[in-house]
Amino acid sequence: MSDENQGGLPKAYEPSEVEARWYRRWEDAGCFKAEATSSKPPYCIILPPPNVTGSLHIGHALTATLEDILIRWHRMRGFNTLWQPGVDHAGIATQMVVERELRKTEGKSRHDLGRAEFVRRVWEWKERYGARIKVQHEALGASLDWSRERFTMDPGSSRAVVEVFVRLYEEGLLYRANRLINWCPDCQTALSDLEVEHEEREGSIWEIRYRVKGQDRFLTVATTRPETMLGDTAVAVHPEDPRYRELIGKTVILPLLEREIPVIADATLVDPEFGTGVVKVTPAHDFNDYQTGLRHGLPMISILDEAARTNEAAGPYAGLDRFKARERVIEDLEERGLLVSEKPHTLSIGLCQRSGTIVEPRLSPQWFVKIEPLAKPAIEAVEQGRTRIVPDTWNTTYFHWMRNIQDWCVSRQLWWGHQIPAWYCEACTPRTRSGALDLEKATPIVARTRPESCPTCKGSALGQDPDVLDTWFSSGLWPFSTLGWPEQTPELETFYPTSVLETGHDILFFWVARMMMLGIHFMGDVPFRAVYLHAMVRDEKGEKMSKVKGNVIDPLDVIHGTDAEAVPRSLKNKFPQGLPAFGADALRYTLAALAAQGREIKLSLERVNGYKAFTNKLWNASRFLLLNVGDFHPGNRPLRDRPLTLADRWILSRTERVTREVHDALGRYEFAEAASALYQFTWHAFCDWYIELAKPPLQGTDSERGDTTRAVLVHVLDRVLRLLHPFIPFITEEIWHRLPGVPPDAFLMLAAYPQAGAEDPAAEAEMAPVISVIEGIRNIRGESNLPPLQRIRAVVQTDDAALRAALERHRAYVEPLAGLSELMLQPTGAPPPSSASWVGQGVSVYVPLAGLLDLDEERARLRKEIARVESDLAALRRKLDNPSFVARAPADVVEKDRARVIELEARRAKLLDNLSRI
RNA sequence: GGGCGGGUAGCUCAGCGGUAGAGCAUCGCCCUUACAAGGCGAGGGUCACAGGUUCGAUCCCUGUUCCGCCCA
Repeated sequence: MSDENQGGLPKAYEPSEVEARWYRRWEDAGCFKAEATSSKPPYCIILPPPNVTGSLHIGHALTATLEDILIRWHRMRGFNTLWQPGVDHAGIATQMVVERELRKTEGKSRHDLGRAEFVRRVWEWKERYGARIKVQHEALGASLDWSRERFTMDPGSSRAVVEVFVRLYEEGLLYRANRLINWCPDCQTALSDLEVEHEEREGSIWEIRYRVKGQDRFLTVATTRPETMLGDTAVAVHPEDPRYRELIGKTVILPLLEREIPVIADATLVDPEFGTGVVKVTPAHDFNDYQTGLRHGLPMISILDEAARTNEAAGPYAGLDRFKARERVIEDLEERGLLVSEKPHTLSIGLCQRSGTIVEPRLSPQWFVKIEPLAKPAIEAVEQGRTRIVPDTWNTTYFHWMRNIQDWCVSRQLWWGHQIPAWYCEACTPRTRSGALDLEKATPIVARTRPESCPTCKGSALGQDPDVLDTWFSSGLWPFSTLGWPEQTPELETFYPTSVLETGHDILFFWVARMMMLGIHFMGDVPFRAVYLHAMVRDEKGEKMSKVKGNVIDPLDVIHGTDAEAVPRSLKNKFPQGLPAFGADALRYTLAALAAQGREIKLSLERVNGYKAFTNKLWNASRFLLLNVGDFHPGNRPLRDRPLTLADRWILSRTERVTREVHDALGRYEFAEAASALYQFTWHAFCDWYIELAKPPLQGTDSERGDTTRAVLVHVLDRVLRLLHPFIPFITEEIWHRLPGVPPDAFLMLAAYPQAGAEDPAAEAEMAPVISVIEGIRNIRGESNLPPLQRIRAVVQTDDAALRAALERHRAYVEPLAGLSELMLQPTGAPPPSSASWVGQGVSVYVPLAGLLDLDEERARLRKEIARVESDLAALRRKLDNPSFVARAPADVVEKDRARVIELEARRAKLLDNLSRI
């Protein structure tokens, strides 16, 4: 057996080799597959469908990791587990990507191709790149049931979309209306309120004079968008404002266009304290003005077209870009002496989430979902706890949004998406001047399939509504459309409501709220029992990852490593040679460990590297163990029938404890806590202590003792591997198969998850002073810079006879772990001459260092320790001297403090004694 | 303008009424046949600031301040 290959395992863990092997084997064996019907309890998570055009980023990796932990945990606990994969067609995003590509490679626009051909190209694109997401999930070890993979535009989803659209229409919850909506002039489509991002920007505010008709008086209005004055249909003042009261009902002349518009009184729109107290009203270009227009029955004049260029309503200013029009309007106003001032002003502007273009309010016919009747039951479901949001701080946000919700604009003027199942009669529908169907005035025929004829005129020439639906409309149906709805499938029966919806808090409104509303409405029950919202992943400086900043980290790069060129710009300094292959397990453990319930996660690769070290530690501990277990097979003999030592009992007790901690933590979605408990146990209990304590019996001559140790080692490692499997599936599966007695066709991922058994407090209590004395001796060794290999003598003094007896019993633990040639146990008395000392609870440890002891250093060390003890004592005494503390604090707290004072006093006395004897 | 988070060791973050924790980084001694991606030891914190509640506050309340996010 070569040095490199002891125990049949290479010396260092190589994740890439191991990870590549297991995913395929799991999938081929059908380990990921859910049963449509089963006697086992169901557990189901619907994976938030990533955008089909995209590639997974670290946020997706976090989603996949946390969900896979929950899924694997439940699968191992015997649940019929479904983790439903799928991808989203991502309307605007995908269309934009393909359009950009088309422009780059062929120099064409989508209009050059025509709708049918363009859509065909998008499907082609989807086929080409859609598979990338699966590859990335495989690399992460995500145990998704790929046999059920879905797409938001596959026939099943499309059927669900049409069904929901038609039913909502029939129920009066979906309607078409000509309304002011958010419009992106770049994407040339309507947007929902949520797709508009608000940003503060430095701009200007202009004051403009409007002349009162038939008088020599002017009204001065303030505006941040002077070009919209071309569409003004009124000027408003506050009804109570004495400055303007007599002008209400009069008429002013709109400058430049010389249109006559009324002066109206409106208490909602006008704040008399702000600016001049006079506001221009442009109902077709501002949301507040739109409401005002409705209240007063004002005409609504659109002056911009779909590309935000001025139209014929702008008169002499027609045909200009909106910003050019602004310049021209200002110039002309100035020339006519109607511009009073221009001042710098900070304003909040709306930007298109996708293109970043300034959004333009636009009057246009769109489809809306009447949201209030849907929102109400969704609010109640959370209030009643039928769906629980974790962490519950998000309840407030959810309620606040749901209670102030506006109707949802669901139509988009795109080509890629679910085309709206509504048709217009070519014969009945009025025409515009250009001869096209006037969709503003059209009466839609909503149907599941293309109608044969117009119900009004019986004509058969019908055109389908060209618009498509908001992408979130189809993803809002995801929890039931993926399970087969509108068919009544066994899957729907088994898995709806799903168990938990896990996603980032950024899509609470976009997605979670809509699934809640639509799920309750169409299924009669909530779509999921719990919602777990994870934090946003940032780079190590806390900045959002973006392509522009060059700080995007691709999970695959972390897993597989990169060459020098592929390192993200922000990491070039730290990894000039390229990223090392950290492995999926290390990445997963990092993400789980960072998934505390805050709002952001700053990912640093140093942290990933730390968990890579952890996987290596586990690997090497297993290597040691397997080497020493050799041909031994624990057989069926239960551990409790073997002669267990204190160390055995101690590690078994700790094993039960960590098992319980992991269960409790995962049950509360506290991934970080579970990961930390397992890390501490594996490394600092099992490896640092038990394996070290196991070495003598393994190498000794007592074969019964040796075999018991082997049996305990195998038991604990088996337990650790099972407990760790949901977090780090690859390495645990690999090691597990090398344990004695594991059948070659078994899988750890399908093995039973451990249940916590009884802990052994007596063993832990007996072990504590043994560990403490070893640490005391090591402390002296470290402080005195004694090399680990140098055997030393130690004297341990204690007046506690039971403790002395215990240390005597376990001298075989103390001697090797503290590197002793001899351990002497004595009652408290004079310390050996020229000794370094350490004082613990009820024990003193001395290491004679004749000729080696630096007396000054030792004195300084003792004085420092004494000072520390005295400061603790002083604080405790102050507390106990306070009569109200003694009277009012719980008795056990007071008792604990009193005991501690006694203990500290003893320690102080011993330290002083030791100091005086040097 | 409204709402929600956060400010704890050099860095990244736990803890959230009863003696301040982890990982990484730092310092010292060690290539001890599982692991130098390691072992052993050590140092390092008026828990943003100011009040209040309490026997006791990093933790609860109020205010201030800085940072971040969401909504209008």
